[in-house]
Amino acid sequence: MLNSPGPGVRPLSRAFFSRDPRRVARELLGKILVRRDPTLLTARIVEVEAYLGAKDPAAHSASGQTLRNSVLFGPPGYAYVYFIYGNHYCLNVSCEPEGKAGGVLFRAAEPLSGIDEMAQARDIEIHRPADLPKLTSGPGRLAQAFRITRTRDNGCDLTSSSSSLWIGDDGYRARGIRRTPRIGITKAADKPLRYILAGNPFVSGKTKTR
DNA sequence: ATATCGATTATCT
DNA sequence: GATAATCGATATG
Repeated sequence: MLNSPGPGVRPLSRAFFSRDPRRVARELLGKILVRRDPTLLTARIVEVEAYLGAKDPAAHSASGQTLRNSVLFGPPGYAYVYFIYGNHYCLNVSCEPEGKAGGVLFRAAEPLSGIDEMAQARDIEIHRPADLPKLTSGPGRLAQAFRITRTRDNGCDLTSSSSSLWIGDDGYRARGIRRTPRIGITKAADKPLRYILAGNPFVSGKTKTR
């Protein structure tokens, strides 16, 4: 099997991430999450959330830098992985120039390659196309499908195609971008900082009624 | 179909 | 000691 996505997929630049997380989040829709595990896993990003650093009560960086969240205060384009509810890892990418906190949470993606490996990582069986969203629809599921853990991946450079985890652009143009309130938070829960590709079946949350 | 709830632990107060 | 950027199972209509 291939272990790289090919020359048509180029890593995003450091400058791409050195901006306001809302801008980064919107522009990440349609990009590709790439994993060498060592086999190749790829998935199209369809749902993300922006977290704004010091002025955002819902952000992990809201009350200053700690050991846990230090990646968010470092240079842009690096993986911030945290563990939550005693069960789940979640993947973010640091945004804003070094010294200013901010990030984007990856909430869902559409698998493109490595589907069998993702099912193994998730410890589930896929019997029909309608089961596929169970692989990568939701931040905990996405991280598990890509075997993302804090020990392995926190601090990883997501702008380098020589990383085992990175983000690529294959020229795909995202359509139907929408903005909604963020999911699963209690503070600042009204701010519309969740970005989705409307109608995409891999977006997490309620099953869409046609 | 929606609602509620338990699991399980790193991190912070 | 309380909480949490979740998930999956169970209960109920």
